[in-house]
Amino acid sequence: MAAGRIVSVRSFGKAGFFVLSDGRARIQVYVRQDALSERDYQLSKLLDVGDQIGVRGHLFRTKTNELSIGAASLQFLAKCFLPLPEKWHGLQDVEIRYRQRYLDLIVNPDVRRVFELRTATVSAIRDVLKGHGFLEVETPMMQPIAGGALARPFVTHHNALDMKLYMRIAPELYLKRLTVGGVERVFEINRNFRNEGISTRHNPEFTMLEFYWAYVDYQRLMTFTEELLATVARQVTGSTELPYGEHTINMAAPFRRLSMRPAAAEAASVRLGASVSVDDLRGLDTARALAAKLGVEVPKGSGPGKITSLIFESLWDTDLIQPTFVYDFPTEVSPLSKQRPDDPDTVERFELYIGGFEVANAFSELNDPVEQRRRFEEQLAQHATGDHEAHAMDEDYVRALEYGMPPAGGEGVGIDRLVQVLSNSPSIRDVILFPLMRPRGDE
RNA sequence: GGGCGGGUAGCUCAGUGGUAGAGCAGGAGCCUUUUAAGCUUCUGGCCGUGGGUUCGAUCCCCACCCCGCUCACCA
Repeated sequence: MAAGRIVSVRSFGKAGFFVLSDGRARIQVYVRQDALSERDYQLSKLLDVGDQIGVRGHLFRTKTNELSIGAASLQFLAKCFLPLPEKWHGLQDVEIRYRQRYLDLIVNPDVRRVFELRTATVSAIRDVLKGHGFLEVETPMMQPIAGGALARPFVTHHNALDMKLYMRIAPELYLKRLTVGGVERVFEINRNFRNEGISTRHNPEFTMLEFYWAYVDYQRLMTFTEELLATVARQVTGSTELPYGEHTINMAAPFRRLSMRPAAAEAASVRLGASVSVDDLRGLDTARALAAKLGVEVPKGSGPGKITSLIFESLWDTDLIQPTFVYDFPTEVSPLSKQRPDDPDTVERFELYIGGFEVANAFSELNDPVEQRRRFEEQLAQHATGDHEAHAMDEDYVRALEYGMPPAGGEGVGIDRLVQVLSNSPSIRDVILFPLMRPRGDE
């Protein structure tokens, strides 16, 4: 007994073959007049590609050794009224593939595999985290203050309370409140929403893993991240060698490590053919001059830290194909990270790049309420100069820190982007079942 | 938002300033082990939308819509 959709028909007068798909596997069905009732035989002649049928019969191999069901009876289940895309070229038009994903799934078997891989990835991550004693939680998606990241939020309104609400841009501040509450290992895998551009690496809603781990710092997170990603890659793809476009990405530990300021200075030296020092990046005037020479646009009000990060991204970003930790960020661009004890202008933070884009962001969490308040105030000042992405003040979060938050390392991992790397998908839309599209007139 | 490319049959794609083409899909016919089955035959189109140039526009020009890539913003 089998049931599924007819994806191919080859018929010869009084006999024929159907290929039946259950969405994952395919099997051939052999029908012949003398093996079926007259009614089922007449039915078989009316069937089209796309119809859903059930088949009863015995398994056998044809003379070409194709495993087949010799049909003894047929059951008609559903009609496909609209013609399916062509069998050989499949469905190529990406607009239809994304807007009508069901067609994409019917016609292009690899699509199903990508989404199975996505689910396997999330399961593997959960297994690793649970194995380390992390508690999975859910925190608010709708927040009165959109905190935990620097991004523009979606705004909505609650009628009964007559209040402005934001779709969250990150769960960070809620998860850290939980560490204050004694949940020393905690994580969430869920959607974030950011009201920003759409590209091959950005969808307005995307899935993020965030985890917080009390009593470890960012160094420990680096080794843990190596272990996590290598394990996930092995479990999901069977290997730590991943084809990605023209490259082969090696997900085995250890990953490359680049300290941001020296790496930016070095690349700038090469680019300009003149010696650039880390100190040039630390001074406002020298950093500005350097950005100008490199053709890097600097928004008004940017300090040397912001300029350094912009210079780094313009010089390195897309070259970081192999997994690379970029670490030790300027404090100015990291309002929630803990400073290095030996250098208050630098925080214990890293971003992990794979395939030329950022996949993870992590730091030793700032748990000093006085310093946190000062950072928020600094952000408010930047907001006043027109930076829409500056972080808002969150009084309750500061109050939570005043109760004493254990030192902790925290990390966010972009699940969609990680799945892009694992599944060799050039666009984030290839790993999101229903990516956001502008509605058309008929929808 | 800027730049570049694209939009022709249900799907994959050709093509031309003068009545619009192929393959697959669909209809009819033949065929009882095929696997992109085969053969015969038929059907199928506001050539993205709206203006303009022209005797005539699917083609040339302008605007707009949608998609992709890319830059900017960001993860």
